[in-house]
Amino acid sequence: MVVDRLGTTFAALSDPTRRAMVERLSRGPASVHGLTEPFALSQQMISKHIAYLVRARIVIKTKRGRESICTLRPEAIKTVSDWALSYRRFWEESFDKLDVVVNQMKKEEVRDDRKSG
Amino acid sequence: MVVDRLGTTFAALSDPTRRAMVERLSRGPASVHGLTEPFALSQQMISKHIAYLVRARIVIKTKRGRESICTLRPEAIKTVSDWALSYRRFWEESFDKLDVVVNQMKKEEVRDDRKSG
DNA sequence: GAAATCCACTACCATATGGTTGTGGATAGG
DNA sequence: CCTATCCACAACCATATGGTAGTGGATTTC
Repeated sequence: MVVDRLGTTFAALSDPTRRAMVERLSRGPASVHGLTEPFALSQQMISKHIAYLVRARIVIKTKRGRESICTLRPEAIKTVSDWALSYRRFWEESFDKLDVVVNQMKKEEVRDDRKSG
Repeated sequence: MVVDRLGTTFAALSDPTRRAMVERLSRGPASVHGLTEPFALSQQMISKHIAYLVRARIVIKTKRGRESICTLRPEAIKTVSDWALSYRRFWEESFDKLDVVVNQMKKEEVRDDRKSG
């Protein structure tokens, strides 16, 4: 595990500010300044957060004049989706079992009704 | 942002050992000892990792005699899936755009073939 | 050319985390 | 009862991270 890419991705997404940045960038590229405005954080801190997103390959930064334009990489988000969906069978099975339990409880209710009715 | 639940979840999943634990637990509950065996880590460290998963509500721990049984919470994984899937439109649009570019490149190739052939 | 804007780099601090070692409490089995 | 097993708790260390403040380099704009 020389470089734990998925781990870096999850770590980058563990901060609410960075997830808000992802949300913003999903609606189109933005400059560092543009990403600073919505938050009550210093420009330095925003740059630091962006650096984490870049390191996790979630965001790409390109210079345009004196501005740095940030673009979201769709594959990065899809990677997270793919990871979670690989457990889809697990949670669907669990919910099915829950259904069984709920149905069992409903039967018990009916029996209770019969007893008390 | 008193408690950033999704953030805690992502943070818990940012470690490869903990993701391996999730993978193991997706195939059924296990004791702390059972979770220790596959890894070259001390029992104390495993307990610490489990504690992070418990705090993130990804895992539930119940005592059974002298053992602690760990169970994976399906909803926790589904939460991650839901988050990522909320950007599905974004990455699918991006891939569509990529298709346009690729098709454009194919056309250019055809033109090149005509020129060089 | 001078000033303002956009941004990066550095130093610094507090806290969380990955990891170790040591220890002690329960429970299970002889 | 005695011992081995399963596990939690505490102290300790190094590093990464969220955050601050200060500074300086480019690029626009006047």
